[in-house]
Amino acid sequence: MQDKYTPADIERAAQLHWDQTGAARAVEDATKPKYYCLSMFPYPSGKLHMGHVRNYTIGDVLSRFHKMQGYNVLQPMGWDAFGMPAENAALQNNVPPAGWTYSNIDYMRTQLKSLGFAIDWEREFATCTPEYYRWEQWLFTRLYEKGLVYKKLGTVNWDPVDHTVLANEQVIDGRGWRSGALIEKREIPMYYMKITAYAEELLSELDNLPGWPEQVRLMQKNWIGKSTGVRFAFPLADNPDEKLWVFTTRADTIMGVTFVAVAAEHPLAQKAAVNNPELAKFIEECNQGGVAEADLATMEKKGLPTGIYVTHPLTGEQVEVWVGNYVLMSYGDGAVMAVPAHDERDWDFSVRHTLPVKRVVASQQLLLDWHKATEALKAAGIAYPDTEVAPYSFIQFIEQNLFTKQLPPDVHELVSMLHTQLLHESPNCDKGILINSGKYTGLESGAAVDAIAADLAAKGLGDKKVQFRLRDWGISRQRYWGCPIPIIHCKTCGDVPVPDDQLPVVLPENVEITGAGSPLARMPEFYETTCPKCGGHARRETDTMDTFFESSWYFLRYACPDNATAMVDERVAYWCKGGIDQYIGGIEHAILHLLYSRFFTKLMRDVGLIGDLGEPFANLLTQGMVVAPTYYRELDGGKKQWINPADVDVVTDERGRPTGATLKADGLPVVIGGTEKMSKSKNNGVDPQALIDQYGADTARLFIMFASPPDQSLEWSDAGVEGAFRFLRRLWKLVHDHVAGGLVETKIDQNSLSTAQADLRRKLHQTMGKVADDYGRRKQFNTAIAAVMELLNAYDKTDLADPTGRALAQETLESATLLLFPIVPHIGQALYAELKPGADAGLAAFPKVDPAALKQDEIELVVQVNGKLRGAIRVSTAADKASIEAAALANPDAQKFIEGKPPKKVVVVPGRLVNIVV
RNA sequence: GCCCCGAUGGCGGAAUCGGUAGACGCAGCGGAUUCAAAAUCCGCCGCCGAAAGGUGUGCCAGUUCGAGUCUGGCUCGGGGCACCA
Repeated sequence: MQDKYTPADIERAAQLHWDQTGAARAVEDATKPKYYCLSMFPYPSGKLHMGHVRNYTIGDVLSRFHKMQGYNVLQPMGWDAFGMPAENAALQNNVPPAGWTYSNIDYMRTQLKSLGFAIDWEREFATCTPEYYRWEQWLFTRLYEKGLVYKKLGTVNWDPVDHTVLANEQVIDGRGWRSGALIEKREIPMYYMKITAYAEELLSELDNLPGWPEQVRLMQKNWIGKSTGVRFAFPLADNPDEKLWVFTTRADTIMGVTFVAVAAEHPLAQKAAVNNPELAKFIEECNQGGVAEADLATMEKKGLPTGIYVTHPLTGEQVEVWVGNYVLMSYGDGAVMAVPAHDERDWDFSVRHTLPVKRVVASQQLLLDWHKATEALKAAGIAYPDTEVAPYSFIQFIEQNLFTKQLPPDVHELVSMLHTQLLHESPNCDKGILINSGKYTGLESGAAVDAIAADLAAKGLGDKKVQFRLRDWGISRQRYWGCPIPIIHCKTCGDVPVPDDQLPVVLPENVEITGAGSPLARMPEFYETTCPKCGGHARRETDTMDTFFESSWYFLRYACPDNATAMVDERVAYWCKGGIDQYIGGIEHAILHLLYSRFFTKLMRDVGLIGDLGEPFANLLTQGMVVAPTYYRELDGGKKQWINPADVDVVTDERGRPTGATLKADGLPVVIGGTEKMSKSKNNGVDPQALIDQYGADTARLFIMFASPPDQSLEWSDAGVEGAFRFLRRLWKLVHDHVAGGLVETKIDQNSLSTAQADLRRKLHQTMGKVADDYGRRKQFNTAIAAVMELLNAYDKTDLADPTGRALAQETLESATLLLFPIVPHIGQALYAELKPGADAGLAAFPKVDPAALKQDEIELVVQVNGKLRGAIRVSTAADKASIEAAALANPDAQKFIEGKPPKKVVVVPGRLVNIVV
């Protein structure tokens, strides 16, 4: 055995061995339990980034561990190959998206292979090939015929200078990223998937996903947003036959409505604008800027009155209709009732525009304060408006009239209390007892909703309704590098789906990208066609599909990537029954991708393509981001020049605290910025390739798994990488030194071990149990690695020179090698073959705990006095509670703090501690 | 703005079911080895304190014999918000 650890040679040899033996090939085998381990497939952006390495290492560790546990493991890989970056690259470098994508795939495949992942490469595919996307075109036509795909108008970001539709991320501060032009909202016809038809199932099935993180289920639940409320109408004042519909979850506050707000796109707003230039201008202003909800919601809340009045359906009062930029046309009816007293947003709006406020819910505290203050005012003979229970105007009355007067101190105090409480409840968004509400006064919110809904229903002006926040999924994209939508537009027959025998609609690959609209719309050879129905002249749809379409079913296709005659086949039932056993990917996909994939699985079930597999992903692990420190220099004009961490030296004080940083090139200081997600814009990315080249794949894998638990963000550290490499070198040396002394059998007689050796063997078997639990149940790898490090520290300190000791050394090193094998398979493969000549670690079973090794006669218990650690006692594992208490009370360290006082209580936590309360 | 998550030494993190806070690693400091350096090995290492001891898990309250862990209220940081993937 060579004495030096040489990762390059070892890794090459191990990878060759796995290739030649087909170690990662997955073959259906009904006699074994299957384990389908899937990592989110990458977008082929050029080269792997650290997030990929992290994601795929987690997947590989779980795959290899489960293989050692006897599962039939499938770990596939492919390419999410359609998307915008290919078009951007085409614009920048004048290369066609297809060629750019395919060469990226080739390079990234090489990188993945160099990391030693046990991937079944025979199942690889890229979604941009007709062999893949033909099936989603085919599915699209099926869904179209079933009415699950339909066409309607949708709003997009329109760049009036580049004459193109922009993605949300291409709109920066309301302007186009390339042209700088003010973006406009534009309505265009688009195809939609009827995901709302599955809202109820998508919601209820979340309860059947115990293998998902609670936070992801919660996010999806909130996204679907089921709410029960009341949908009701305000008849127009001058034309009661015309009605303005709104939805509210707080029908109990309906008596507090003081105005109604509609979206700028609402027909009523449009109508009012005809003779109102100011309003027309405002609506036009609302039409500017992007469509992203985050931007709309953070905009300054603005509004204008329309001059149109509607009739309150219960009070008959006239309330004015306003146009508000915060009302979204895409939610519900594009109109909301406004109750400033009980809604934060309406409150802000009413304060800004001095609109009336009517309080209809009050807390017990407010009612009490109101009562006391008004009684006191009455007793003092001070006049106050005889309004019903503390409306908003009372705040102003207090501030303008009472606080300017000299009130008797006791009255002043009560009025101040009321004033404070009134401010506190402006607005009051809690439910409570109704006031000021006519016949509903005195009802509790829940009962009030029932009564109000019943009254509205009796008038034919509304009723209870279940509403979802979830909207149908618009899938049309006015882009080139995507899957063509298989529809033919015929003047006589309308929209006709492309018949099966004409599929796939192949995306032409030799195109010129100009950045102004889709090139497909400029290619008659693509769009000119004949109608499949009437044979007449027709035009092919030139929009492509949202790239979420590809990623919504790829996990099923891995089961049968070679099937040229069907989308999926019976092999899906083998690999995906009960769901994919483990899915791993970034938390940023918690909502959209995962929701669409769940939706697709149900769609494909209902189209009869797959049986009822249940939810597609039984267990989900959402990994955190990879972050790194940022450094910059301020340039003239305040712009920041970001400097890569690799080019910076950090200066520390004598305790290792950073005091500053300098640029390697010139030795002059740079500013230390925050720790942020690795990105091009902050120039803080670390190329994994450099790491692999310098230290090898195992070091990269080990560092990434050791640095933090998988679901937390991972901070990059060059020094930490050194540490990981040192550990592998040390492991190599430990095995080398042992092997140099000759190999021995691992058969061990527990009784012939010295105390220290028995301690080591107990630790060894405890570690086996812990590591298996960490890999299998906890999916926390940093602690598994730490446990093996601890084991090897103990190994180093134990005298193992005698024959029994040599056998224990053999057992410890063999086990440690296998425990680490899922994380560092190359060195594991090499070391195991040295320890057991001819053995293949890749085929070995995971080490099994020997219960005899775990036995212990005595344990240490901590002694606390009043909850503070004061001492420790050693007791027999068989000791009863009374004798433990006695031993603790007799402990001299504890007695010092008991100071002879009688113990009030003694708490014994078995196996842990004794707490004496005095 | 809305939904979700997080915060523990100089740093990454550990403490799995409310029971010894800081495992493991990094950085730092001291020493051995070396002509010297690298590598390696040994020791120290939350803060205050000479020690005894006190104090300490973002902040403020609370529950408990006992809180990093549970409850309420904040602060700061991050993810998502439907055309980035």
